[in-house]
Amino acid sequence: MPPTSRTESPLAKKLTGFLPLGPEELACLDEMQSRRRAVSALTDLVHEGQTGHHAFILQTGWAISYKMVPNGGRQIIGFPLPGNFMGLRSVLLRTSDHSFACMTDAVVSEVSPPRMIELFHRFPRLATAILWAVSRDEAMVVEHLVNIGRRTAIERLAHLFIEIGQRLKMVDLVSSTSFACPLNQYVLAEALGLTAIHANRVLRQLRERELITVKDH
Amino acid sequence: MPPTSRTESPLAKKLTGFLPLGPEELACLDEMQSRRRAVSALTDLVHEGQTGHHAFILQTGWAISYKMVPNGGRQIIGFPLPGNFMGLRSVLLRTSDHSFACMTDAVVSEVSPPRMIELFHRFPRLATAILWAVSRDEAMVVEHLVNIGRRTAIERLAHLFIEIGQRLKMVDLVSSTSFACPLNQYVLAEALGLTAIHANRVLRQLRERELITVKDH
DNA sequence: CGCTGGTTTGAAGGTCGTCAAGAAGGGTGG
DNA sequence: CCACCCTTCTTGACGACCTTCAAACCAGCG
Repeated sequence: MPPTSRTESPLAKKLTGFLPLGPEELACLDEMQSRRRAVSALTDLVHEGQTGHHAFILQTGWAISYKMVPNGGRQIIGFPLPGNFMGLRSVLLRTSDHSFACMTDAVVSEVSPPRMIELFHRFPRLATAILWAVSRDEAMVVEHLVNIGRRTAIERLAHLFIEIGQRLKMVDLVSSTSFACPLNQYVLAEALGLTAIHANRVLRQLRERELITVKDH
Repeated sequence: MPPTSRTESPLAKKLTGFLPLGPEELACLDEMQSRRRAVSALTDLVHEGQTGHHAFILQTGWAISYKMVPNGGRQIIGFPLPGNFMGLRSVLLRTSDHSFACMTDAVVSEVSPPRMIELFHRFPRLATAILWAVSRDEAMVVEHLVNIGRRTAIERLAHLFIEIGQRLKMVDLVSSTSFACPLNQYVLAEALGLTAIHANRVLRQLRERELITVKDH
């Protein structure tokens, strides 16, 4: 869909920050991300329990991974940003254990796991770089668990903002000290194990002490 | 250390429940787990930040994976049981993002990741079975996150017990309706994002409604 | 016997959820 | 242009859940 050049994809930026890649490896990475698709805000890419779905790489926009609980609540697991994989693990389990949705209009690349494995044989350095990236994604879930389990509401919120800021920096999407955040208070609350109302109170506390706010939060 | 026959390891039990394995695949699995080591209770296998460590498969005993927070608290991420891998992801990241400790005296097998990859080439079915198992482990972390984020204390505790019961069943370590649980209330609280004192109160509520207790909890 | 680690209970207070309602944009149609 | 709706943010009051502090109890063990 996008007529932009494919080189310097967010994923490429992230991986080269970990391990320098040669030109043919970068070309292979681009080719892997060539099946692009535009997705509009608030639509599900993968739904919990779905089988035979694809895996995706997010190119532009913000997304969430989440899980519903029987009583109607929703827990947000993480926030995929440009350069993140989505649903790669679920492909191995054959059925997805959680859902992915776009928060904003977004562009994703469909990746075919068998094709990926084939490329891994030809470019083992690329393989280790990608495995490093998905391992990092999973470490983030662990960090999120610690955040919810052992910190107060205000600490959770501050931690989330700092983490997202650092991740945006890795893909050059942040102006060093502030970033546009398309998440409303309901979403923040669902991520942090709080109520939207309480998230609001805590946001106010943060503003009264250190943070800035412009239009739209 | 253990003179017992290596066939029918907990991991083999679990994997064959997912995918039937041939005799040479089972032999390979046994060989992969042949470097055994006894570990006494309350010792760390891998410590957060450690580099160049091994990956392990738990054979007997209970373990925890955890992460410390600056203020001195500890969040327990999960409970490795016999048949679970420990620290496999950390090997890819080169440095471990969280720690593993034994709750009881235990026996573990050291696994060498390069050796594992080599075996994966010869036995692709074994590879998919193992990838399925580690993917499942990671889905458990997600489920744990939802548990802490969106459920009340009593629901969290009930959920944890049910989950552990089902996992023990997968490796034939449970007498269908009850199991020996070496976890004290401090550990339960650290796993569920609670205080030990509150965990105690909630345990009492559960006892007053459905659960049984013998010596040592 | 005293010690230690784990469990149990009480009282008080803070954090956080629930209920309810008001205020501030943004879009749409008259 | 204004009325109206919608979504999101905001605030207040109240109560429940959970934490903190403190102390007692019980068992195993040297």
